[in-house]
Amino acid sequence: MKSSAAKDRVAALHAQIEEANYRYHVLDEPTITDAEYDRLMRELEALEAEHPELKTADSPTQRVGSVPSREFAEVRHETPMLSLANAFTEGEVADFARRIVERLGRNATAHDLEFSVEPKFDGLAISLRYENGVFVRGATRGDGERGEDVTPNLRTVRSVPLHLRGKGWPRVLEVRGEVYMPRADFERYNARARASGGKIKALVNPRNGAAGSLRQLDPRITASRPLAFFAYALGAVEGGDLPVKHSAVLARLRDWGFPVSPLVSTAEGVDGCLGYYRKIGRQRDTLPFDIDGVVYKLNDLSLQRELGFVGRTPRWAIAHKFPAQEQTTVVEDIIVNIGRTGAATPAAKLKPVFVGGVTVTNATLHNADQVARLDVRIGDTVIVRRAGDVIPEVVSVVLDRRPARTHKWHMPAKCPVCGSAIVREEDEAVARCTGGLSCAAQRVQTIFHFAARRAMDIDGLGERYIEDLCDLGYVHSVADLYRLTLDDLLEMKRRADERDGTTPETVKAGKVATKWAENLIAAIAHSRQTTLDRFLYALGIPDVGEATAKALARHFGGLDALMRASEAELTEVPDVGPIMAAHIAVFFAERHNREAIAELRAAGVTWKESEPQRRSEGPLAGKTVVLTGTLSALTRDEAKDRLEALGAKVAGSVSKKTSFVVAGAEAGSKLDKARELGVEIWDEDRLKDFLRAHA
DNA sequence: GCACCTCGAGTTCC
DNA sequence: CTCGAGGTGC
Repeated sequence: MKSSAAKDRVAALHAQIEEANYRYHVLDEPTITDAEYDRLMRELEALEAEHPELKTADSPTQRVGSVPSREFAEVRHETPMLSLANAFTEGEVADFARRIVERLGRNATAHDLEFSVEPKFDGLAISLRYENGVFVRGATRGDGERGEDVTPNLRTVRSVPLHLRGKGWPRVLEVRGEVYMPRADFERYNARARASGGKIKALVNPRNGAAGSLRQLDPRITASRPLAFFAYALGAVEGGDLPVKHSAVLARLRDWGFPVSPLVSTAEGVDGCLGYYRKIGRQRDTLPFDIDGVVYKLNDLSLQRELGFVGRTPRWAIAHKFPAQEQTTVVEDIIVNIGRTGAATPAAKLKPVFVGGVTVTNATLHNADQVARLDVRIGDTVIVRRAGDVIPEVVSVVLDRRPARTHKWHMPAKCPVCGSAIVREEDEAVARCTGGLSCAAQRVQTIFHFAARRAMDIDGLGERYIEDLCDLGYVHSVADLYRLTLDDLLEMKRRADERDGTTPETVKAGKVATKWAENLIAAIAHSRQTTLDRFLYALGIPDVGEATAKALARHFGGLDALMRASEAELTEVPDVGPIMAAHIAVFFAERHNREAIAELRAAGVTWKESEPQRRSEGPLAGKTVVLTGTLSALTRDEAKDRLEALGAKVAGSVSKKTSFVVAGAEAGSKLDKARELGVEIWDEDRLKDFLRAHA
């Protein structure tokens, strides 16, 4: 291609690619396909290879891959980058507004001040400098006065514009904002890291991921990290007029091609701010990025100037923080819990710490490998997280704060409950207590499982009572439950209270105890009438959970046929392979299990047996359905039963094999996944219509 | 033999 | 929810 033609084409490609980036990353409305985008990039790269003189620093190809630098140059911020005061309570927000009113002195009140409100992104604050509309330099916040020049790294962030759009930008424009890592991208990155088998290191959390990525000396590494950017403020501005309100400044920034969060808004007075805080707080877990609070800024820029600063914090803005979802605390002990199957699971006993709205004292450590991986030791200071979910986990150890003379934790050789050996099979992650049902912990857990709602559904029989019943010798096996009398329970309760020294010998307490005992006896009696699949699940056969119990019940129709089945016959059941078949056969071959079953039947536990069903039938035969969100007319269990009655298989997670997803209110990640995979989605009305049509 | 999908089991707090 | 492991389809 002739040089002049090439020059035109390169310019056209620059424009096209930047437009595509803007549409995709800023407007979130892609206009061209990924393949087309790649084609444009490749064409540009080819032209630049042919005509090196056309390869400029602001070319989209230069977002990726310049050479590593030795260290970061220091950048002095012309206008310091602010830090915000924090408020943790509504009272502190009210105080903030009151101080503004007092200082402004006029007839303003805390109720009619207008605030620009926005989420507080949990990423890394940076400053971008544009001269004559071209991105020239980007820096980290540093101490607010001086930061580090990370320009090559910031170029790799697709939502950072290399050129400003539109017209009327100042000659010099500094834009402040946050570089962050979207949650989905963080998850995807970590999934890849885990799959790489240690070659790529997993990131601790999106914020560390963003900060670490920007501080890479080699921009090619930064380019491989999925970073994004939101603009939220201005720094130095020369040669240009700007709006008089912060919200209008943000709108202007959007026009110039900067991504501004769609969650930014304005609010009237303290009440408006607090309303915004609560609204964003409700959305927090479902947002595509992490936030740690919201920020209120007085919207009128002239009032901002009038109020000024205390030190480096403005009087006109405050960050209202959510309860932290990550905290540090101290590991006071590492204990081992024994599960129903004997699995020995280490758990960290923590110095109580307030995380994500609750006080956490325990965190599971999953297994010995996990403890070794994290190298958690008693006495360590650790980071504890209660992420979008509920269950606390130890994220990492703060090595700097490890006390002297700690030692590596090891799985104990003996069960802390029964003293039997703890054994870990080769290539298995779990270590198990070998005590079997002679281990009190396993016995309690077995009975607890038997009584569970999804098993025999004995209401009112909690773990605590099972422990007492076992400890005091009233119950040794599940069949013993059916021999309990009202007097047994009352006597047991009295002895347990005596033992604990907590005996409120009042008439009222006696009545409460009687009521509990009567209810429990009734619940046990009620559980005698059950279904075969519940009964099988309740038995706690290794590897047989709800789904497998259902499959077995359907396939064999009756218990005797199942107990007589050979391993080969068991393998014919859908989803049962040789390993599970062996576990099931061994279970039914053991004498104490056969005896327990006989005793249960003798105690009156019954169910309706049915014809063996080798293939499921019905309008939904062969369909796999996933339920998500909250349904209004049905409980999830009811919906599951009804769908299964029509031949569907109700699964727990969405995959491309899913036939359709039923999405109720506040459906979460499963719905997203379904959309991603193009799986059909039903709303509750459609489900209702279908169920009615096939009733 | 591998990749993917399910299922099972254990888990925290109120 | 998360991890590990069994089952199955390619």
